[in-house]
Amino acid sequence: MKNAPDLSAQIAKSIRDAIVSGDLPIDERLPSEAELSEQFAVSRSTVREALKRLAAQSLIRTQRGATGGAFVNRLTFEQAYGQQITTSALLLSMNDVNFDTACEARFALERACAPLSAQRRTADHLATMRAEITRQAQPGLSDESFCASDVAFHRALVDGAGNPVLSYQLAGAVEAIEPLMNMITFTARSRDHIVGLHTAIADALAERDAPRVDNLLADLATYTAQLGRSVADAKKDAPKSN
Amino acid sequence: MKNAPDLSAQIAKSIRDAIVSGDLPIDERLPSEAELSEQFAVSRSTVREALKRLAAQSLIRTQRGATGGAFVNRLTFEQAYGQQITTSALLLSMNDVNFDTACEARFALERACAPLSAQRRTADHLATMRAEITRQAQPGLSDESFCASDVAFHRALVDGAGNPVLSYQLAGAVEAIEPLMNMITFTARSRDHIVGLHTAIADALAERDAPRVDNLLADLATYTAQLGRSVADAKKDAPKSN
DNA sequence: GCCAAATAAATGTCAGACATTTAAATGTCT
DNA sequence: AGACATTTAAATGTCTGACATTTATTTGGC
Repeated sequence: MKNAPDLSAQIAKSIRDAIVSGDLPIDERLPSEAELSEQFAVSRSTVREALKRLAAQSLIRTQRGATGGAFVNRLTFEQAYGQQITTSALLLSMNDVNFDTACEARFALERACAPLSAQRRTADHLATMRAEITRQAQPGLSDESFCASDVAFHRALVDGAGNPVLSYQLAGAVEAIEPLMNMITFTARSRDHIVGLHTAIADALAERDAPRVDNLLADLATYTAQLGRSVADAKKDAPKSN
Repeated sequence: MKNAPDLSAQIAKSIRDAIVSGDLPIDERLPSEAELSEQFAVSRSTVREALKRLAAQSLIRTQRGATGGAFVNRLTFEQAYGQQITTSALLLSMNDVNFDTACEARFALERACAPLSAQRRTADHLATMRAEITRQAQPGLSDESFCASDVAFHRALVDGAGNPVLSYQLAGAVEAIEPLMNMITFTARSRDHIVGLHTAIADALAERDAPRVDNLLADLATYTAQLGRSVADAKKDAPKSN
């Protein structure tokens, strides 16, 4: 029954447990690879493979040189963002999550931030949102750039809530959907509509009018889902487009 | 400027990009380690370290034996849950996120699920919630078991929304806070209060009364934050408790 | 005292060997 | 021909030892 994992996986788990339990504090230096290979009674290669596993999870960082070695890494929000986003994006693409489901999740979560953001957003957040709106209104903008700007706009909204944990959790939802959004062709008309909603949202946030932000986000959710459906329908009609 | 990453990191990135871009489809077998070491013109050890990095992110799985090798792994929701939870938990503990912030994020997100859950929850979800409520009311229950049951209750609520993406995103928020909750000592009185709120939430969900669920969750959020503050205060009064 | 060179300690990389696992090919007996 | 046992081959897993590279410290000369 027990599917014996490799030695390198066992050792990685052993060290990981020590880190998670707080047994190895942040910035603590692990024993050198040679010492670890003695402690675990395995070769240095095996230890190294274990350490690479941990490095891939940002649990340790390594430095070369005399005072170098492997150190327990403080997981920053920045790093966690990155991992969240790639994991979420892969999850969606590998499991054929339909646009509706992803969209629903995304806007449900975003609406959860809206009241806090209305309350706490700074002038800086508003400025970022306005800047992105300006970019979105430019005529020659590619669909991809439009999407990227859309993401930036919504991130500013989420960041406005002033809760890093919330920003982190939302990063996955907001950014992971970008690849799906990129499949949409935004007509001039739909861009106008979206820009209009964005402007209204920014205005409502400026006035700290939480219920109005919520309503506008609901409208945006509906509209986005509708756009997604039209793409899906078009694909169904002409499935051999490649 | 450019901090040249190790070869194994470069190779891992190269393969990762191929997977993320869809260039390497799910269940596709990668070339053998020997072939990869030729292609990248590095030694087999270096290739192996790169593969271990990818394995740590669940991007590939490996099989030994004649038809074995490294295969592109379909990232399941299950696996993603696990990664989310450990990453979130580490993030909170390593950055001294205060209880208030984590709590606020958690309940904001959970309230985002409430309307959907009220609409779509099945009898099964309700049954799970009731079962957990029963467990929580047992007198001899340890604080840890109480917390674990609390998590199970809220997960059932979230799952009731019937959106796997939402469940995945919430997993981090709901479960990662458990270690923080575990520092709270739940008196009989506070347990009664929480069980009462849980019961009311289950009842409201049974009646698909979304606004009432939302209100009750807001109450629970306030109460939980209050409990957390009392623990923080107690610690401030007697900081040398160890 | 200051700068340059040697030193040492650590990770990064390589090469080659052997162990182990697993599926497929082969052989043998009925 | 079919069922079972054996051999084989291909792959990953592990070990050993060497060398390259990086970097802080020590040493030495001026």
